Amino acid sequence: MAKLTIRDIARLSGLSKSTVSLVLNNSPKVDPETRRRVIAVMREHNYVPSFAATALAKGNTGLIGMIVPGLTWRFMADINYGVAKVVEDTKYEIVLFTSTNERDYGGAIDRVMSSGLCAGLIVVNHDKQPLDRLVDLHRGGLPVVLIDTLGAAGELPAVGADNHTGGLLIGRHLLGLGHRRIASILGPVGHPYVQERRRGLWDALREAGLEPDPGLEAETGFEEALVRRRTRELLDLPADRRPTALFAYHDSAAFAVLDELLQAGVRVPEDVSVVGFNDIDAAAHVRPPLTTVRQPFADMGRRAAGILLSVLDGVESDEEPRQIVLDTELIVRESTAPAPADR
Amino acid sequence: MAKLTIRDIARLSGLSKSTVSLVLNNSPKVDPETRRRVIAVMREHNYVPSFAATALAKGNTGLIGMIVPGLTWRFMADINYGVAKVVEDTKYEIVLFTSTNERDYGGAIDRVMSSGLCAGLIVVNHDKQPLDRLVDLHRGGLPVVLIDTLGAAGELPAVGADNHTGGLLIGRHLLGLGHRRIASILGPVGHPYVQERRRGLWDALREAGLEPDPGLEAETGFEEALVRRRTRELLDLPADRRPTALFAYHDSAAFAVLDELLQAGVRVPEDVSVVGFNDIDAAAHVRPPLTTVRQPFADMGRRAAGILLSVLDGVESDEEPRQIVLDTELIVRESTAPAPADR
DNA sequence: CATTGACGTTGGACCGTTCCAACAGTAAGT
DNA sequence: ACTTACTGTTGGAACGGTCCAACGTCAATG
Repeated sequence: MAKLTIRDIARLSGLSKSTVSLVLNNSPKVDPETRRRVIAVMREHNYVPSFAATALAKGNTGLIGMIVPGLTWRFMADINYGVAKVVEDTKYEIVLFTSTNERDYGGAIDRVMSSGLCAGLIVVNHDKQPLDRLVDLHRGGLPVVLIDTLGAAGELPAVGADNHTGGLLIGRHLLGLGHRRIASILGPVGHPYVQERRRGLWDALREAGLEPDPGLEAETGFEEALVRRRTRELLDLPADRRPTALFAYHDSAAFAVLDELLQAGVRVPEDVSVVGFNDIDAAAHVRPPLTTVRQPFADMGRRAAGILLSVLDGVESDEEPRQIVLDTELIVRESTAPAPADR
Repeated sequence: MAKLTIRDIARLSGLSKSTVSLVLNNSPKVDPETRRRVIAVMREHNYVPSFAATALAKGNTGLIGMIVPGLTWRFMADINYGVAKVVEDTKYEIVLFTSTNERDYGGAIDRVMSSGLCAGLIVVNHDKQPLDRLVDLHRGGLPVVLIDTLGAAGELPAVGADNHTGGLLIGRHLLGLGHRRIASILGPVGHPYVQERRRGLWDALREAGLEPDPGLEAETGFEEALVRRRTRELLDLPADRRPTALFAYHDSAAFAVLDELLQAGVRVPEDVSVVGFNDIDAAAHVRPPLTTVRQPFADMGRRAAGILLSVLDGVESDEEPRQIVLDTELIVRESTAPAPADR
């Protein structure tokens, strides 16, 4: 089972390795009969050209790298699906890199990336800090497209959803139901999308002549325990300041909120309305089904892949780097209801 | 911003490329002072060695490939986490390949794999058919470790959870609560783990002197609609054959079951008990919280990575390829209760 | 003083492809 | 018969690293 090289195939089919190479690259210049013979030989010995050698010689690996912060978020699957659908009928192949831990950014992955492993990069929902690094790579000639980092993309092409409108829709929906004190479970405030959603909510409030109340905002990061604690604290506010609606900036946080409310004996939506964001599929299965905002994740993947491919294939749009904002959509389910009468 | 080569670095630091190469590979033979100088030069021009060239020359890419059937399953994240934790302090890097669609197996990914892109492979929950291909690769010298495919691993090393005991525990739990008619929402029957779980349930039934009733088994694949339909059909059975407990072979199917029961006005667990399998984190948040079996996903990843690394680093265990079976654990929540009195 | 060994460094073959310039052979055009 | 064009094939120089055998220096050893 010794590894065969192109040289072996050439010898076995009585040709030069140049010709075999031409066959490998589907050159029209090679005689059909010859081609058939060579292919037969390759089949028979199931020869596969060496990735490293090909990459070195061609100066191109045919790999598109996708960097995701983790796999725990369900919507990564959707984004990935979108990207895959576009890439699968090109000559490129997708490889995923996950950064399970913080320290790794700028470390190993970074080294792998800049070593030319990937011909292009799709980076999802990256933290703010290492963005500069990506800009460097991009300037150095490695095409990069961002997903879900619109606010901070800078000169990099990016596609994302309209988080601002998402927040706005939620705000209007709740205000329309008569809610006046709407609390925010922000998650990690540092992320651009959080800022956007918040801005959307604020704009809705102001439309209604209200001012955002900082006392009703809770930063929580992603830790479930913290989400629960903050939720409890909001419930413990004096009655005249207690929120009648909770806006969790992620569905997963909303689940924890629902659970905490249940345990506290608060009825949803009769006593308090709850909304999430993202519309991951569990949102429809939770009790009560969650009102939330849907992001077109698969589309985001598709568009990002499209941009990347067009620059990889040299369909260099001479315009400015594109930033694409896709629509978000309010999905009303049963976790929101008219605000209880103020007594 | 032209790409620098090792030759450039050599010239810039007044040395031969051999020496620079030694520095790159942390050889102890190079003078500390020299090393410092070279590193300084590399920093200054932020030089990164070419992946392809290194791989070609070394005959090793330092990449561990992980092939997963998709990202939609939450537990993939846990497996990946386990693998990553072990790999992250080695010289290896993980790359993930997803197979979004069927046709792709044996196609592009396969070609990439056998081209030597990865030094080793971890394959999760692979379908049965293309296993032969993996065996070929393995025989051809590419180390492969399987996760969650124990039943069909054959000569390949594999790690999985004890699905049989999982099924057994569920069976005993339900029987202990007085249930006699236990229905199975199997999912895709073809998968080895489904067979194992079923066998576990059967063994429990037989322990109790009962025979499995094929009329209470529903094959559903992964389609939610089908799960719902089968659930409904089971409910529509005549009262004396209608199940008092539903065992869904995946938590996600269990969610659909719960939902369908709710819509049919059937109370859980008062009228019917429901159990799932996997203990994905949403299982605790659903109403009622789901009784299920926990699989040690992260551990599975860790162990698999351990095996792979040991053969990659030549700590070739001379024993037979290892097959590791990890314990599963019954998690009792509120979706199961004593069977309603038979009338 | 000649020999040995250790230490750092180096030239160059090699890894398995691609790709270009050159080539032989045949057909068509004048 | 003589160029011209075209078709299919080929040798060999890249691509950017690794690694081995060889080399010069210098200190220690017999």
